[in-house]
Amino acid sequence: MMIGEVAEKSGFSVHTLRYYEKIGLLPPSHRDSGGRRSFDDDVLRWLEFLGRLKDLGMPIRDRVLYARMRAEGDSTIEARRNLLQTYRDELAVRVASLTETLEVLDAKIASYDTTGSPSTEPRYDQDTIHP
Amino acid sequence: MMIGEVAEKSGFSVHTLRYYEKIGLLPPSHRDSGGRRSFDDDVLRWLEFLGRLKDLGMPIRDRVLYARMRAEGDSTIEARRNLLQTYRDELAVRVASLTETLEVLDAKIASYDTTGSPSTEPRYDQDTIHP
DNA sequence: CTAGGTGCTAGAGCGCACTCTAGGTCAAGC
DNA sequence: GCTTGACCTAGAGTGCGCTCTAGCACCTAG
Repeated sequence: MMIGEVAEKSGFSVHTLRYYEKIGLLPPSHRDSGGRRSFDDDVLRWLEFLGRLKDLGMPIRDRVLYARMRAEGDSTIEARRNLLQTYRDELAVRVASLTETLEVLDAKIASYDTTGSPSTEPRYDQDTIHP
Repeated sequence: MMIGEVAEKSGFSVHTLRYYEKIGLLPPSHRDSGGRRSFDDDVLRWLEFLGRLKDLGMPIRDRVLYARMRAEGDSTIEARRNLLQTYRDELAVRVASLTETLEVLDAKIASYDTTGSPSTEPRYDQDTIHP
């Protein structure tokens, strides 16, 4: 697989993939005779996982740290577990908070709807009440 | 309330609060005789809501747009509702995806635990399996 | 009456995570 | 054999969202 195909399948841009390799998120890739990167399918699963780590808010330096430890092998399993555990716990908190935000938004949208419909009814800006 | 107290209660820094006023997230504040900003308690609820919009990933320019519309009054209710609805729907998708990520992490952490405990057992790096 | 703390402005600076540019190489199809 | 398009490198540039600096004003407590 050349880099363009990986980009298309993973959703990361070609530029980003090269950048990821440069900073160590991807292992140094094999090259074909012409010096072009040649990836195998594994990289797609790894990129999908990296995408999840990114989406949950893990900063790139910790993704790099994780990637480096992964490349080092079994001796780093404990540290990797701990790193993931930390972000997992943080994520659980964030999911709870975002779920609450979802409720807040639904309430607010509902209040806008009530306020908005009948223009003969008294209007009030819910923003002044909640906030 | 002076700006320091707002900072302490809201969790935003003094610098950030002034910045928020400058870009229009906060209305131009009242000043005391010495030219210092004087806030009333409402601002805390507004900041809390802004914090939620921020946390759910609404970029600052849309928060500014929302704030400006809010300042304009009832004529913008429909537009505000639509804006919130858009981000609400996006958020619902993200919450679902993050919940999935939580499961992925739990599975991975569990696999690390199994791999790690008995050092007499065969070890395998789960990373080569998933992902 | 003075020292320290908090406030003010304008504007520069920063860290993050890309994203793009310039100037090239290479391989496959016409 | 030449064009086209995907690839290469090093390094500069970008947008976001703050964050900090310099240099000054004010106010309150000792």
